[in-house]
Amino acid sequence: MAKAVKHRAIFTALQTAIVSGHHQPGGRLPSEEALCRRWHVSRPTVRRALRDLQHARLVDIRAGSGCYVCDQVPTRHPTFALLVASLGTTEILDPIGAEINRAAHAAGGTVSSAPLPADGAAAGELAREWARRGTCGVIFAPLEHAADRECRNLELTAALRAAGLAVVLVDRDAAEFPSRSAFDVVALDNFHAGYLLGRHLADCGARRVVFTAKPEYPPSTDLRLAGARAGLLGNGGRQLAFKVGDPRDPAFTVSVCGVRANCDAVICSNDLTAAQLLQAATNSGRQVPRDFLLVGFDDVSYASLLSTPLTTIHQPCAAIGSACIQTLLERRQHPDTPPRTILLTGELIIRASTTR
Amino acid sequence: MAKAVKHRAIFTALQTAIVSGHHQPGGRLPSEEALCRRWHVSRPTVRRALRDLQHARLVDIRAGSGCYVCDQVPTRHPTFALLVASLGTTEILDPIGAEINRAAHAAGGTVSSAPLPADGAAAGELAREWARRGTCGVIFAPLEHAADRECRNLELTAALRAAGLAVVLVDRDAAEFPSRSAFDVVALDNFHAGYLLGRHLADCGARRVVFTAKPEYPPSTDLRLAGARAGLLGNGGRQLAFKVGDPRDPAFTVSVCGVRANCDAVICSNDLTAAQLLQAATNSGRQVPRDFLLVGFDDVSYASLLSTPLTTIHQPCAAIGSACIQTLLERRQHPDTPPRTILLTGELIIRASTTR
DNA sequence: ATCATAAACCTGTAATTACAGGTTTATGGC
DNA sequence: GCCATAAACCTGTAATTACAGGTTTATGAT
Repeated sequence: MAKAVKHRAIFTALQTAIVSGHHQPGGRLPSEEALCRRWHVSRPTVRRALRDLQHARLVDIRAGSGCYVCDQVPTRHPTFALLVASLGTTEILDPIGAEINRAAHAAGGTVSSAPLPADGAAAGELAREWARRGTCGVIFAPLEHAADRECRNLELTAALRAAGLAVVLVDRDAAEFPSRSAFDVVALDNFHAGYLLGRHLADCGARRVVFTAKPEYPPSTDLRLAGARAGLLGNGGRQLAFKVGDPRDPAFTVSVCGVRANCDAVICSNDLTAAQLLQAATNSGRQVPRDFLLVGFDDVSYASLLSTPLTTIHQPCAAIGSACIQTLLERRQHPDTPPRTILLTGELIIRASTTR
Repeated sequence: MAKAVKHRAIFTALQTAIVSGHHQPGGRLPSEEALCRRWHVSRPTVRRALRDLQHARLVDIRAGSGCYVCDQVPTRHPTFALLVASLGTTEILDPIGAEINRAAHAAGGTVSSAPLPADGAAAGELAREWARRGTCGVIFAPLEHAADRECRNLELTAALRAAGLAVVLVDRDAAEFPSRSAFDVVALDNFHAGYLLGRHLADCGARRVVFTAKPEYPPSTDLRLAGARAGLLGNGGRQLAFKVGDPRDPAFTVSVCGVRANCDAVICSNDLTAAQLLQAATNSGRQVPRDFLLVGFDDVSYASLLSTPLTTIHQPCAAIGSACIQTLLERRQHPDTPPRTILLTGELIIRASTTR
């Protein structure tokens, strides 16, 4: 227990009464004299407590009128909401989510998570619930790998915005490139990452390279592809083909890296695709890196544990997490500045899949 | 003059004495009783002023010891330094600089500018001078169009960092792509801008397109090129050639858009290049948009005033300016988080040069 | 010279009193 | 019913007094 200091006791009591919602926002506190009687103290003592509350931006003291609770109570421990659409399918969002958690705690806050709302009505419900509980804002990883993803993503972000919540998108935009949603996006610099892989393959002597992605690939893949193209063709590579298909389909795998494909190296749009392609190729007698080089993106947990450890781009998860929290807090302060894209630089991790 | 309120007068007097450096950081203020005698007021009055100073984080009151000036005085009017290497050559930096000024004033600060230091020693001198005067940080537009630009840019940023100044780069990175300097970069989303132009030309029916840039083009041109390629080839365009040369050289102009070049449209890496190409083409009897379409980047002041008003990408100068100031203030708070690339979205401005 | 102690000094808390001045509301005239 | 006015109410400023308790420094013993 702290020292029994009267003005401090009054401050604390009023503070908890305010943050607990006992005094509703905009409501008037008892007059100074009333507080004097209630606490059996003198007016300067009450005033001291009230001025401290004012400096803490919890109350607004108006001369002649009274002491009013501030409309927006600055939460001492801000709560952030995390909404990840594709948990499980994009493994990289798990470590990013963990880093968002860590960054939130470093900022003195907490993160509450929620499953993806099924439809617009459920999204509105969830958004209003979060707003009601004084949530600072929402970090949303938009849905990918779904035909109606853009529609659902926009529906969801619209619901969040309608509830007055600040929103930061992580990993990709909610709108399809080249459209741009009205929200900040925090992501890996996909073009740069692609460039690093393209140049690396060119340095390894690759000439005929294939870039593969699964059907309904997200827009970030386009940036990875463009970067890979620039990095490859600008550094001695001759050819980059883009092939869409599922690596679990043998016909597709053969067309990409079969003997007759005459292909030096394969860039997969992410590590999962690369892992599946590696397995399929191994099963059909093709070896990495002997027969072709293989690279992925994201550096997921098992990238180094594959039968041939995978060269890939390490996502700066910690930097992404702290950028999310920081951008969200900033966006709360300045709701009207145009949306920003915040890119973090990935790191090329060279493993056996490109080491002959 | 404000109301003659004693505690406020004492607060103001002490505040100005502190920020002006009359009381040096860490130094002790006169005791409360001494201030009472000096101001002919009672102790509660003096205490009121001191507590307000404490809440303003200007002083630190230690029981039994005294009232000490805080080590780092939070500047009420932060000063930012603006260092633009290539004034005059890249016209777009003038409006961006103006918007940086505006954003700084909106944040209650001021901007001081300086000519580019000639060498490393002069840079170190300037950086130390800024640090001595309590400058918040430096917004630096790295040098472009010079053979030794990367060396000089890195020398300069190293000097700024050595002086302990926060640095934000505007328009482009100091290091050459795909290298990445250790500083935040605020810039147009060049890839996205290129994509918009490429898609627009494809929509206009262009098939064989040339992208031109002057020799020693900056790295942002690579991104514009990659974006244009993605936007063109992904939307019906067939061919994008990249040609480097000076549009004031007739031979180069003819090779780009002469009759025998068989070229649908020309993308210039910026509006100045486009304006010069337009003039050269007109002089040799080629007309825009009749004979070929022409687009640029930046939307400089005269883009709409050319003989054929120019389709281009409007740079979000205001958004870039406010992002610079905000990023600089943030970077001061968190000096150790990894560098970020903050991209703002440009807008396609369609004018006569692509309207048949 | 060193160390423990006490004095001097300084801030922390609190009650009391007094008056100035802004805000709200009730009152009363129209 | 409307409006001006005054009363009631509330906060703003300020002086005075009193004592508690932490910090620094000077003093004096060892």
